[in-house]
Order: sequence, then structure tokens, then C-alpha cells
Amino acid sequence: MAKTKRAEKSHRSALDKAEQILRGAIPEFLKNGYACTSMDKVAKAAGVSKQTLYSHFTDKEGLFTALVKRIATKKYNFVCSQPLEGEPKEVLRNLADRILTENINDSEYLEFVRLIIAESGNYPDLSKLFLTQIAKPAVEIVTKYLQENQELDLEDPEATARIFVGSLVYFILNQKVLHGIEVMPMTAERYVDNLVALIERKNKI
Amino acid sequence: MAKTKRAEKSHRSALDKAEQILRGAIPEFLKNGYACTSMDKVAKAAGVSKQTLYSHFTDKEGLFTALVKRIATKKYNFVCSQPLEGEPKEVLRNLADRILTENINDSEYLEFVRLIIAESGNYPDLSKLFLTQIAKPAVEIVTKYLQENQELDLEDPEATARIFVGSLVYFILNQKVLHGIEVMPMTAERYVDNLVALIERKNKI
DNA sequence: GTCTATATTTAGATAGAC
DNA sequence: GTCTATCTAAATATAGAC
Repeated sequence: MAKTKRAEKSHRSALDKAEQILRGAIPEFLKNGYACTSMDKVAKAAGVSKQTLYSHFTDKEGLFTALVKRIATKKYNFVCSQPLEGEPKEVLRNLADRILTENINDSEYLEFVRLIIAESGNYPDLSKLFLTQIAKPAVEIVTKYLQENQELDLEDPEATARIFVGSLVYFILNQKVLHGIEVMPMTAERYVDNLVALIERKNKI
Repeated sequence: MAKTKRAEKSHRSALDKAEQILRGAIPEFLKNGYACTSMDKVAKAAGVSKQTLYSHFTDKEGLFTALVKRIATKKYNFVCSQPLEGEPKEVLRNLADRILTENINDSEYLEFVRLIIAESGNYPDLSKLFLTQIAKPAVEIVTKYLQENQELDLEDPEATARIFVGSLVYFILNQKVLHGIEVMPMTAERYVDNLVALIERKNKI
């Protein structure tokens, strides 16, 4: 019995340590990037010794991969938890607003996107994971909606969905990640107005 | 006279060295990223000693900045050298095709974009330079065209131009930089068809 | 101006005590 | 499992010969 209890405690403790390490590692990697984040910094930020890192993750790359999977999964759950509802004519605008406001104010996620792109050459599998977990489901949700609303009279809902999502993602990338807000600013409202107008246009005539 | 000749030679030699260093440095930075490109690698790639690097550029950051300015200027000259001409109805499609084919096959430029985004946190001025030199002129050219062709009946040509350019840039980023071509492929033709259709739609009815 | 050699710092990863 | 102390390699930057 004492043995069982000890094993349980040991197991729980291990989980907590891994969790503790990830929680410390995430802001470090997001802030400094992969190359400039040392295992020493992570150990310090997580409040554990460096050797403890290596007992829970094989190496720096393994820790980084676990970290990316964690954040991607978190965002995936958010993307898929938002049903499209409301007045049909308002859905596209609400959806665009939601995509923008949700992501533009999520500085952790913006850093994450920057990191994924930065390491997409060295870690192509992580960028594919990112697309598969986040961008692809988002496009699929929009595609489905565009297909279901035939009054929009779109010849190719999937391609249109990609343009819709893609132009919003680029807006965020341009304004926030690349600091376009300082050299070529545009309000989200104006951008969304025109994007929605392009898709709904036929109905307006 | 000997003195003049010597000064000239010295001057020319200095220019050649700076040029030689940049030519060696560019592929190294584009391939490895900023942090993983050592001054030793650059010296070796450029065929000079490390000390020579430091005699022409103050430090690694100075070399990197000069390199980014060089590439951005090169692309700027290309963007602005392409006039919009041809049948009015074909211009948008030709323009989209040109933007895609030009950039999607320019692997050096794709690496450059990756690098700019990667370092946009550490070097915000370089990302602003990138936008100012490349993205902004591109949007301005498209804006001007959309304004001049009022039969398109666009309420906000500038916002529409941003959507047009932005969705194309994202397509490239998604398919090539983030390897979306392997997990969510789509042909450029299909994407462009639908993008142009959205803008021209009114005319088609 | 250019090179070789080096000073100094810091990285990833490991050994050994407990 | 966790810690302190350490090994080895590689980075930026500089000193000094020519």
C-alpha cells in the first residue's frame, strides 16, 4: 500500500513537472525564438534544474515539438468550438470579426505564428501540423457554410473560403506581426466590410 | 599620380569586398536564419577572413541590415517595373498570375520572407522596411488600377486592393513557406480564378 | 586592409551526489 | 527523480603581425 501510494505520487509528480516545464518554456520560446532560447533559460523560467528538462524531454527539439503541439491543439479546440449561427446575412461579417478580434488580441498566438513561420524551414512537420490543426479546419468550416448557403451563388465555395480566411490571416500578419499598423494602417472594420461585400455582392445589386 | 591611382584602386577594392561579403552572406542568412548564421560561416562563404567582415560592417546586425535593404530594394525595383497593361478584363487575372508565378518560383525571395517574419520581433524596423518597399507599393499600384476602372464599381478600391494582394500573399505563404502544398493543396489557377471572379462579379451577371 | 590567432562568453548535453 | 558542477563545442568580437 505504501508502495502504491508512492508510485502514484511519483507519477503525479512527473506529470506536474512536465506541465511545469512546458508552462515555463512556452513564453521563453515565444519571446526569444527557437535558437535564442537556451535550455538554461527554460530551466530557470520553469523553476527546475536543467537536468530535469532532459529527464522529461529527450532534447531541446523534443521540448519544442511538445510545446508546438500543445499550443496548436489549444487553438484547434477554440476554432472548432465556435458554431456559425445568427442571421445568414450577418454570419460572414460576424465570422470575420471573430477571427480578427480573437487573434489580433492574442499576443501569445501572434508570437506563436511568428515562431512557426520562422522555423518552417527547419521544422516543416511543425508547420504542417499547424496548418492541419488550425488553418485547415477553419477553411473547412467556412467552406461548409458557403456550400450550405447557395443564395451566395459561389461557383467554388472551397476556393472562396480560402480567400476569405487567407485575406484575414494576412491582415493580421501584416498589421500586427510585421508592424504594418505603423506604416500602412487600415482598420479591421474597413477591411472586413469590403471583404464581406465582395462575397455578398450579388445579393446587393 | 601613383597616389591617386592607389586611392582609386583602394576604393574600388573596398567596394568589391563589401559586395563580395554580401554575396556570400545572403545565401547563408537565407538558409540558416539570423541566429544560426555565424560570422565564421559568412567569412568562409564570402571567401574572406572574419576580421574583414568587421572592417566593412560594424557587427552582425549591421551586416544583416545591409543585406535586408539590398534584397528589399531589388524586389522593389521589380514590383515597380511592371506596368499594368492589356485587356481591362484580363488585367486582374494577369496581375494575379504574375504575382504568384513570380514569387512562388523565387526560392530566394521565399526564404527572405520567412526570414523577415522570423526576425520581425527582434528587428521591427526591417519588417517595416519590407512592407514599405514591397507590400505598400504593390497595394498602391493595384489601388490605382481599381480606381481608374470604375466599371468594377468598387466602393473602396484601396481596401479591395489590400484584400486582392493579401490573399495572394497568403496563398504563397500557405502553400510554399508553410508547406501547405502537402497538407491542403490547391492550384494557383483555381485560387486566382475565384479571386478575380469575386472582384469582377458584378460584370458577369 | 587583410589575415591568423585568440579572448571571452554561452550554448547543449552529461556525470555523479543524494 | 532531482540537483550542482562540469565537459565540449561554437559563438561574437578583438589583438597583433604584415
